[in-house]
Amino acid sequence: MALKHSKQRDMIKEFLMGRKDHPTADVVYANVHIQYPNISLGTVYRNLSLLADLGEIKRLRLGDGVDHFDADTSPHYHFICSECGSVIDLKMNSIETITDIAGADFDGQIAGHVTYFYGTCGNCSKVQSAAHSAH
Amino acid sequence: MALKHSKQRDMIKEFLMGRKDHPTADVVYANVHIQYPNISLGTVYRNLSLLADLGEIKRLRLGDGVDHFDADTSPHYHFICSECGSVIDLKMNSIETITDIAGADFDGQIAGHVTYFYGTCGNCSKVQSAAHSAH
DNA sequence: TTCCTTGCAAATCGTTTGCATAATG
DNA sequence: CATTATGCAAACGATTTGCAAGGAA
Repeated sequence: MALKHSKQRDMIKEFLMGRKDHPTADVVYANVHIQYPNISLGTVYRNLSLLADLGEIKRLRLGDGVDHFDADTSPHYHFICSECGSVIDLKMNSIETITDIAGADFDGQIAGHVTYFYGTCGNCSKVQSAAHSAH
Repeated sequence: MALKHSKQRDMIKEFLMGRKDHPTADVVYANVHIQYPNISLGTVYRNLSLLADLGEIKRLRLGDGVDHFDADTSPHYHFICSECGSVIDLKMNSIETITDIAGADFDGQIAGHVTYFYGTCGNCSKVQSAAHSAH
């Protein structure tokens, strides 16, 4: 139960804090593996889950079948590009009221919600219109 | 490319239309299998995907690692109980504005959002308070 | 007869886990 | 020394896929 220090865990968290995209477990593995060739995928998974349970990082399930991880644990929403798959933080006004709206006529207790947005990111939008006008 | 009729596909869709919970592929399989013992799991998966692509049913990814399917394709939101895992349709006022809110200061194009709510359903709430007062 | 669909089993993919060993407190 | 963490490989669960045979147009 008592937590012990581990260099692997430190490196994983540090790597995650240095990224503003939202890497998957094997991206974390691939990168940490460069500086620490002995680390195993299992250890990466174990530590990502542990850190998520501790609340030190966030696990994102964005419907693409793969878990993404985010070192930014402050409440915020994500956008996922349908073209390139990139995950982007959104700066937006609060929509916390939707939990109350949903609970207004509901028999149980609503604790929270999961929301993410999708569409075409800035980059992919440009590429599309460029390809369009080019022809 | 041309779609051909299949009894299996019909049964799968019919089964789904008769349910107001949101079954997973193997629940669909287990049930259809009773009336049609020869059907295979692969066929169930293939047809659920096909129907979802055609827009005849909806695929729900609710973060529990398993896909759920819903024959009700009208826009509505879902609640998932953290205790018992049941998936319940919500009757609630529109929150479609959140897409605009999210897009207000965003560089790309937001096409839509995915939202679901979680908490304790009516049943599980009662069980909890009963267990509490019983002691 | 064309070619879509099926059943079956093997394959894939992301993730978890058992176990003996190494590292931490 | 008591335990937690690791590396490795095997196990897992959900879903997909290749292929030969069956069924619809």
